[in-house]
Amino acid sequence: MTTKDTLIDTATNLFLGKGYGAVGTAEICKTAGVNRGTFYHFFPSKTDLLIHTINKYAEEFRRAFVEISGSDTPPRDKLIMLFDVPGQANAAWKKEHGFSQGCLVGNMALEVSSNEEPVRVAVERALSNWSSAVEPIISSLIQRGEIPSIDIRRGADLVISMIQGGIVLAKANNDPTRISMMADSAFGALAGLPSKP
Amino acid sequence: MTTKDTLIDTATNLFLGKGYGAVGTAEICKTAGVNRGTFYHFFPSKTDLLIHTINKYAEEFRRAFVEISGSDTPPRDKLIMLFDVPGQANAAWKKEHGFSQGCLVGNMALEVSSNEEPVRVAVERALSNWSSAVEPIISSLIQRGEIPSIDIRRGADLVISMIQGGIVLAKANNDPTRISMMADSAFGALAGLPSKP
DNA sequence: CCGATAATTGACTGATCGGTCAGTTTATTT
DNA sequence: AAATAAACTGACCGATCAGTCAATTATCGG
Repeated sequence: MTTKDTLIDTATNLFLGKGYGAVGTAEICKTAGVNRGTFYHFFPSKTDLLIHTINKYAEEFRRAFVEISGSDTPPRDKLIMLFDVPGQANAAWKKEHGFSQGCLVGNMALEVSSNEEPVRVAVERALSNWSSAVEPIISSLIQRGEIPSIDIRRGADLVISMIQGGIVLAKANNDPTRISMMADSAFGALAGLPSKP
Repeated sequence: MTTKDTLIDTATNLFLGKGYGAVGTAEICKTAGVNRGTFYHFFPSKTDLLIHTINKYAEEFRRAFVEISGSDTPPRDKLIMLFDVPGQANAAWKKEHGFSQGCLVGNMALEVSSNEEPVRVAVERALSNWSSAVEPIISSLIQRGEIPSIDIRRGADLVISMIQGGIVLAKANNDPTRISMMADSAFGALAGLPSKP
């Protein structure tokens, strides 16, 4: 693992645990075992590091979503599995740290995105990529006639949105199972969407 | 308006705009026109002020929800009106400040709740009170036979969760209409919930 | 083996952080 | 008017903040 990647991964965990503002570059470097001067050799600013963490984090989840999307499973089950990705991540984190971590993308959307436009853009792209990964599931749901022929993008956004909503409650109640509780409702939410003209 | 209330309202707006960590007590006091020493006459800590802002903010929204809940409108319409509360607040804020504000409770859930347990408790209670305010709508939906006889609390939590999810996307995309886009799906999501045994 | 490039170090800057406190002014009560 | 309490002031504290930089060490291609 390169020094740069170590810094990104360490920062990801610290940002997940305490938020962006509450974690200083000193803490990141100390935890990563990297000199603070070295930090600024790899990253021009703390914000730049944040964007790297968002992109890497988002890509990992995107891959998990794509894998589910392309798996050989009924689409309704895929829908449930989608919620399991952050659900299990939160459950594992809680087991280790005692509290729910949330989602780096959602966390930064609410904490930082209004202060720093490049961060908002990274967050927006992350969520958009997740939606794209989910779209095939919506399509196959429509093809099978299990839901009306809704706007696919809108359906995908709805799923991502419900995941994020579940995560907010999971963190507030320190209860990761809140995320999977949303899963059961996702299908109904899609089915209730207005059919495309 | 008392000095204490001025500080709470000023802090609410600043926290909404920049988050908790990015706003110092100095900025709060300067904006409110209050001496920094006076600040600590009314609040033992910045965290204590935060909790006051959360409680006041939560109560205002709770009242709005209760009013909708008790109004003379078909329950399906009430469901839509619920999403309009944060939806219009975000639209108004964007018109004035150029970006979506989010929701103070959701924002603090993700940014601060894992660092400071008293904040998490305040956030949890806020969301719980909102759920309670929404419950009568779920009940009347069931009574009318418009949705199956689901667990009322769970249905209410689902609605609050979907609102929060919409807000996350609204902030990430800087587009408050994302919130009302969730509204259309709320009924379907409730209808799809498993019927109580 | 040498030159160049990259990685790393540790000390430094100026600003800002949350919080404290002794003392002053204003308002309330007797 | 005297006494008490609440509101307010401004200077101060140590700690930490993000970011800079000149100098040193390690890596690696020719």
